[in-house]
Amino acid sequence: MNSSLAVTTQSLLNALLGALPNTNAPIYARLKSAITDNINNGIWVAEQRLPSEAEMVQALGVSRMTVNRALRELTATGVLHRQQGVGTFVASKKAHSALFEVHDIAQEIADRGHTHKVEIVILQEVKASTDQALRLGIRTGETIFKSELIHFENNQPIQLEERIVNASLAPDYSKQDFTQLTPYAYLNRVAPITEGEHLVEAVTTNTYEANKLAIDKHQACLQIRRRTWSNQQIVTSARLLSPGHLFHLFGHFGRP
Amino acid sequence: MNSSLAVTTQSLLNALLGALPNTNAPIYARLKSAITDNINNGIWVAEQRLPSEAEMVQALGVSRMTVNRALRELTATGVLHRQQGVGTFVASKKAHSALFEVHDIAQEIADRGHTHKVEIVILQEVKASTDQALRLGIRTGETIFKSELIHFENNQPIQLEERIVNASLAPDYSKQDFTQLTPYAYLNRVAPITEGEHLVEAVTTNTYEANKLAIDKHQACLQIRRRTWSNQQIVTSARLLSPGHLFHLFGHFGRP
DNA sequence: ATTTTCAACTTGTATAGACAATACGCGAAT
DNA sequence: ATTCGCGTATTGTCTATACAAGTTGAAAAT
Repeated sequence: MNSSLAVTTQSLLNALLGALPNTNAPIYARLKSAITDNINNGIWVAEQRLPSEAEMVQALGVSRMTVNRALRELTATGVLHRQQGVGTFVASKKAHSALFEVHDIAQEIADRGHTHKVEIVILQEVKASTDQALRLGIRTGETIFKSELIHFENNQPIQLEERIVNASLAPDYSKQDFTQLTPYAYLNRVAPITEGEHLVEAVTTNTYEANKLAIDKHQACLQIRRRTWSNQQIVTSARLLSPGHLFHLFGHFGRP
Repeated sequence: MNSSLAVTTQSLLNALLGALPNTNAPIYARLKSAITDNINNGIWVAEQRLPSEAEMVQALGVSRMTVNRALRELTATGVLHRQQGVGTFVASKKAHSALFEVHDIAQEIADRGHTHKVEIVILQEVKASTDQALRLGIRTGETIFKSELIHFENNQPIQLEERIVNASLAPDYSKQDFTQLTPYAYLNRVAPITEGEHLVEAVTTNTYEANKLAIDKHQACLQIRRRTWSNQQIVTSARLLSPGHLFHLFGHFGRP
């Protein structure tokens, strides 16, 4: 055999054995922990090949399915990548994906123990303009709903919500009482959200918006454009505008 | 037995069998697909209990480990939740987690086929103020590095980067040439990022910042405060300021 | 009526073995 | 020299079984 390669493999296995925590956690979990530790500590570097499942089975004295589960789960979370017939490798991250939890604004305010109130400015049925049809993935002239709401936190305006809705997916939209149930919650009930996209920008408002939000015209605002899908169809497209000093997004990643 | 309950369970199993795709994908994958389809189509509703593993094994004629894998993976992605001794339930999403990919700004600009340039305004070693020490999780007066950079895209200023760095984790920070390798990339090499947090806000700039970014003082800016950890220790805390009309965040969720 | 015990059911983990699918290098055939 | 085929190594999936651990409800004991 190739002795230098054998030595390298053996040192990897030794590093693995050394990093195995002594807890009473399940074997597959301890193995995952040992592998991520070795990567985080720089002992195993990006694109380096890990010992094969068979070698780990031999070294650890456990079943192959257990080793396989640990490696499979680390692959699912992007720590490793594997190729059938070739081997398992340390993944080299090109980007860090940060998770931002997007809540219903009413829920978020309630969680802070504050009172939530809604003012309905517009709620009407209209025919889709070319631009609106494009945003909803339908044809120009089809029926849509259009709504404009202002959300208040403790009687202070915190978000201007401008929304168009695909009428074929939520035909009773205009009959709802949005002072009781927010559009987000209602739509998620009649057409469960399966996908979505967000575009976050910093903008300044026009006079109308500044007036509605009771802010100075030069105050920076966080604008979120959100589109949501339900089974491949676009349900709604919303523009959420919030004063920068009252609203922010918090995201995190890691903690494996 | 309770006949009404038995009928319900049977109807769930029938819905499952009906939703099984006819592809040649692995069994566990087809089972996952059938379950998510039933949930997305509203046939199975939030908090509803699924048939037990044993019942699925019986109905599908497959091994329990295969059923278990499908249910376990759907639990990991938040579609289901399970409790040992009780059962498996459709998870009711309280929030949608949107993924925002956070790239190195230089990489992002390069991906767009544009030229990236950096101007170094400040790069010095200082003693941490109380506030700075708090942000880095160290003691006041310990050595830190402080840097201020301006990133240009096609010679237009696009981001002001203000950063403090834990000197004990990156002792050679001030010796680097950041016109070649960005602080983000350098720090990720000497102290691999294991965790991070982001705070996204819309702000207006002061005269100094507006001048550096070559924008009007009333132009809205997107401000990202980012802190990153390497093995439980805070490596760096950065404030990234970008003109709202030039920079945005894009996030998505779904596509299972 | 209350408490205790226990059996049944559920999910969680682990094993040993089997076969399939993919990749790769080496030797044989051309 | 080039191509082809084949064996080997590797990961991917699936099965059957076993035992552990948590929950629940009903029977039994008090």
